[in-house]
Amino acid sequence: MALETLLSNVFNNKLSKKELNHILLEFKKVTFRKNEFLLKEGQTAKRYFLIEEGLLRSFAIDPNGNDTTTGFYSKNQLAIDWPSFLLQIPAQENIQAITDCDCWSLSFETFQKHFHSIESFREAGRDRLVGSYFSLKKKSIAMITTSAKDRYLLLLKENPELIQKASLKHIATYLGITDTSLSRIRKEIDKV
Amino acid sequence: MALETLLSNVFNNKLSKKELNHILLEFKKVTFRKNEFLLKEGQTAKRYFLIEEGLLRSFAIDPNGNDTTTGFYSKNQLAIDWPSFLLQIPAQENIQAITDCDCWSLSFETFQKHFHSIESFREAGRDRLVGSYFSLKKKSIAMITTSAKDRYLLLLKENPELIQKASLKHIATYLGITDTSLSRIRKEIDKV
DNA sequence: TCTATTTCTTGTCCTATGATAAGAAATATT
DNA sequence: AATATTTCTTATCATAGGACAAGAAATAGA
Repeated sequence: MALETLLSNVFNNKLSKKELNHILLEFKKVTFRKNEFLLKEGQTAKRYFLIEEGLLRSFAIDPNGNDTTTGFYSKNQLAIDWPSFLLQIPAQENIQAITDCDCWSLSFETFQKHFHSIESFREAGRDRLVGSYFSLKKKSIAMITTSAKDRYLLLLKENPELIQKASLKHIATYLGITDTSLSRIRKEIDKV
Repeated sequence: MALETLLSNVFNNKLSKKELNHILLEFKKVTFRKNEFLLKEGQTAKRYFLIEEGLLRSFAIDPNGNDTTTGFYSKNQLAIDWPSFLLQIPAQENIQAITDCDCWSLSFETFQKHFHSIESFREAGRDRLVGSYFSLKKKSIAMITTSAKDRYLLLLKENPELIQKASLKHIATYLGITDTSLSRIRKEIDKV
């Protein structure tokens, strides 16, 4: 079953076969159509989503109504707003499907139960969270130390599918620039 | 004892009196002189530090030798490189004392022992980590959506002591601008 | 106390990116 | 297929902030 491979990936092979089979049953298959929301600002995340197929993005709306893409998520990744899920507080961002998606979802209650009873489950969960923290910090340093063009090139190298699937606008706000500006950058890159 | 208050703060009052007294004994008092390093890039963080008094900063050096301040830490906060501490991998940043500091430190082994045996300890730890993640995300969105001047004003509001204690240069790299530019921003603010 | 070093300010000039707008291309809707 | 909507490109003009440099002020070291 696909979920089994997916889960051993996500949990970094930290779970035993027995543990894996145990938690496997608690995941619920969910699909989302393009543009559908998995989580809306203001809602408390009741479940998280493990992505089997598809592309999603998270974004926040600032007081002036500007939409900032905070992340892209695809195959083998978790679509989750960590603060909302773990602290059970209203989310400050949205998660939306960019393409049709197949996901497996787990409820907070089940997560919590396993987190407190299975050592390897909580190690794996902690590793995931600290991994997200790490990526965010690297992105945040790159925002300061590298040019928009270099950030774009790096993003594409790490995530080539974005070119075809995500809109220029979404990629631009992820990079912290305007769509106009990203269009110029693309032109300049093509020139070479 | 000061440590007791400090700990109940840091652990968000999630620990019972008994648990608190239990872990209290495992903290070791450490002091750092101004400019001393608590952690250097490349080292694996063996301990984390709870700050009783003083100010610290973390910073990363990029390939061109530019120093970027990634955070300031003071009273009641944790001075920790989460990825290095939790994953026990070499740190990609440094933590250095800006003023003389009094800290209480806990080893990774002890942390790990309590994390796996005391439910409230691991909840509190998880909350701390997700709290750091949350702040980082907010900072990272602000880097995109607000001007350097506004980021500066916000930082000062949240952390007024920085003006007297941290250098212009360190504050500037934290805000993602040059010291020259921050100096101009200060001038403009004073004008009003 | 004197000197050296570091930190901060200010000036000039420059560049990456923003704001706005208009048209082209692509996609969605009927 | 025709039309409406969204996405992308391009142009013009404006500006925040960078690079560099020189001097002033503050701090640390001798």
